Amino acid sequence: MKLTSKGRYAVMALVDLARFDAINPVSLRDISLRQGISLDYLEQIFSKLKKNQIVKSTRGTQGGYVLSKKPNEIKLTNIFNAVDEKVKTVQCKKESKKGCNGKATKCVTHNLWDELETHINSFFEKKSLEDLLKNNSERFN
Amino acid sequence: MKLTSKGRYAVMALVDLARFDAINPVSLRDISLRQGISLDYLEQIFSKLKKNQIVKSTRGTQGGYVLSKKPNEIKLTNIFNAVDEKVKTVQCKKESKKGCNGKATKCVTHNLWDELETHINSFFEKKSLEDLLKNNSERFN
DNA sequence: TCTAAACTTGACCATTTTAGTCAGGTATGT
DNA sequence: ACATACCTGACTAAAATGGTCAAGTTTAGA
Repeated sequence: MKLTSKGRYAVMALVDLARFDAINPVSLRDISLRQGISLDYLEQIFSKLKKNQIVKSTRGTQGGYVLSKKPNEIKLTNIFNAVDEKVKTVQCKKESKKGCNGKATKCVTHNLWDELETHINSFFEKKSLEDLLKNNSERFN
Repeated sequence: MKLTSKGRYAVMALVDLARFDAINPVSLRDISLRQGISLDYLEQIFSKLKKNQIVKSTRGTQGGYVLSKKPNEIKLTNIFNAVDEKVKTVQCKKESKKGCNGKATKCVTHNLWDELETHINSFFEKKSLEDLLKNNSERFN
């Protein structure tokens, strides 16, 4: 299971976008400066966000990115899926119709990880970008 | 955030122990064979479990490991802590009294990771070895 | 029309973590 | 005494992480 900087950066960048994209598209350069994230790395991340229709881009001068949905329609689960932040815990090899590790049955922890995954995913499915904006609104003055 | 094989192996091994340690101590060799985990790796894991008083050992012929508490007293959170399976998500550098990444305030995702961490930990604090035994009892016939 | 700003793509890489292996012990029941 | 089993620490191959670098293409605006 991994929840790494890439996922965190994606969330930070999208919150930034949500705050500033109302008037003009936001350039990655601006996000990079405001959030302290490498520009080159942001480009990788936004490439994936775009493929997953979470953001839209405009090229050229004054170009940049804009959210393609409303903040309350973008769930964290969408973001993490987009940047390959997998909430996956079971690495048991699923060999043919058999269980884990080539055994005939599933390993004793199999159900456990499934449960945890569900538990975490439901957390992320409930949270939207809008929730984060609200949560931090006092900081934006 | 990491939840890796080490934690999974620890849980698998302890469930195995819980099933077989009633009569005699269980040798790592047996666990290794039954669970398909490298013996050398198991030794590393059990060294930590022992330091954290989750298991007790007996040396010599017919020696092996035994749980040092009842299965319902061993929570998954204890196991993961023992083997350094940290459920940590926030890697924001905590510089002096400042916020994340050297900024004056905490990054917008800071609270989020805190919440998630609590969410996951509470899941692991509720689950004990006994729960896993029950959950899998139908498999043990 | 020129050019700089900004997006786009893909290759590359240093560091760290993971998931072990290996080699040598020490203790103890039979 | 000796096989079994625990114990310890060093080592390492492979993968993941967190980026950098290079070489574009597109387009707004002067």
